[in-house]
Amino acid sequence: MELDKGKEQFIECWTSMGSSWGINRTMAQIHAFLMASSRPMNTDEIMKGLSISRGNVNMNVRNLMEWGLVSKSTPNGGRKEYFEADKDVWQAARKMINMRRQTELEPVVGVLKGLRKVEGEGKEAEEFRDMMKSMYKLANRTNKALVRLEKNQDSAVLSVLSKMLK
Amino acid sequence: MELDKGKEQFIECWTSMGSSWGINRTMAQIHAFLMASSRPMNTDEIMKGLSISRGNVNMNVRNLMEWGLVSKSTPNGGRKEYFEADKDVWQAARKMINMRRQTELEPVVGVLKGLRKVEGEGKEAEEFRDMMKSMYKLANRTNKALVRLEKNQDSAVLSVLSKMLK
DNA sequence: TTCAATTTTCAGGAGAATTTGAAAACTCCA
DNA sequence: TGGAGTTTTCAAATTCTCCTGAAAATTGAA
Repeated sequence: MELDKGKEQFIECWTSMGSSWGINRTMAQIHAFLMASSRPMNTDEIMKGLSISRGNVNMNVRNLMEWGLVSKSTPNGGRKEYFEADKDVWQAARKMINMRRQTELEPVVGVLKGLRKVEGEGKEAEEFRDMMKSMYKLANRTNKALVRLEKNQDSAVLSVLSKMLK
Repeated sequence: MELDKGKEQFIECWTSMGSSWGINRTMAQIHAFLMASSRPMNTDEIMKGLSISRGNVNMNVRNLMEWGLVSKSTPNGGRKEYFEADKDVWQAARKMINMRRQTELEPVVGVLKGLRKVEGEGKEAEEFRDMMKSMYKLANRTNKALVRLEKNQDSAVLSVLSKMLK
């Protein structure tokens, strides 16, 4: 397969994965596009490359910067902004994991923590509390494991992990 | 907090988490509803409990069964079907992880594997191949780790994991 | 076989999320 | 300061996904 076809396939693949994980379609597209580019790209190049509007590029590129996956620069002292993806895949994965851990897992842990203590006497209440306890335990452990993962700079951590889980 | 309020909050929490992870809103709702119920529920009870239509219940309950998270029974020899969630939280988590690993991660691993070998000579092609190589490595390792996770019956695996990632 | 209870299907509707494009705002240089 | 180049905003349009509800199919009992 040729390079251009390869890039196209990569973008498509990354995009479809992103959308099934609740990540905005265009955001995934732009991220893949920048990951696959060998140099920083400006807004017009992204618009042309992916056939999307200026407003759309602007909004999603800003999101990607918030996630820390993309950075902006203005070479030649000009005003034109160029965008570049962090090419360290492991680093990028860690950022995505951490972003979602914070916004989505952590609040759940908090809610479950409270729900373990719900009032009531009978078998039904007892069972509910038990369920909340085991959910809390799982969510909390997962959260902690992901925090550790985030702090760890070494990508070898995954191979360690897979050895442990034999 | 009282039991009923607690169940409500749990359903809401589970639902919102589900939807940010690309899981159908109603599917998450029904799953939470059944997790929080102390006995199997029939279609009418689910409809009433969550204020959703019959068709919607039917479709999503079948999905949940496909995922292996919910099972059906017909007590009293009648035709009426009752649905019940698997109450083992760890088991349920493993099923969800595995389902998505198969349908979403595995195909990506395959694509990346091929893209490592994209044709072309210059620096650009070289860089692209390198990127695909490291992505493949990460995706493949993650996939393998998740397979091991799925095979492991013991929920203690997460505490092991968190000790490892110190 | 017939009938009533129940489940399943699916076309159309509703609502949510995304995208566009043009106007407004901003910024730097001459 | 004026103006061209560039970014940002946002209301409206579009697209997508999900849900409804009634009709059709299925099932078990009599």
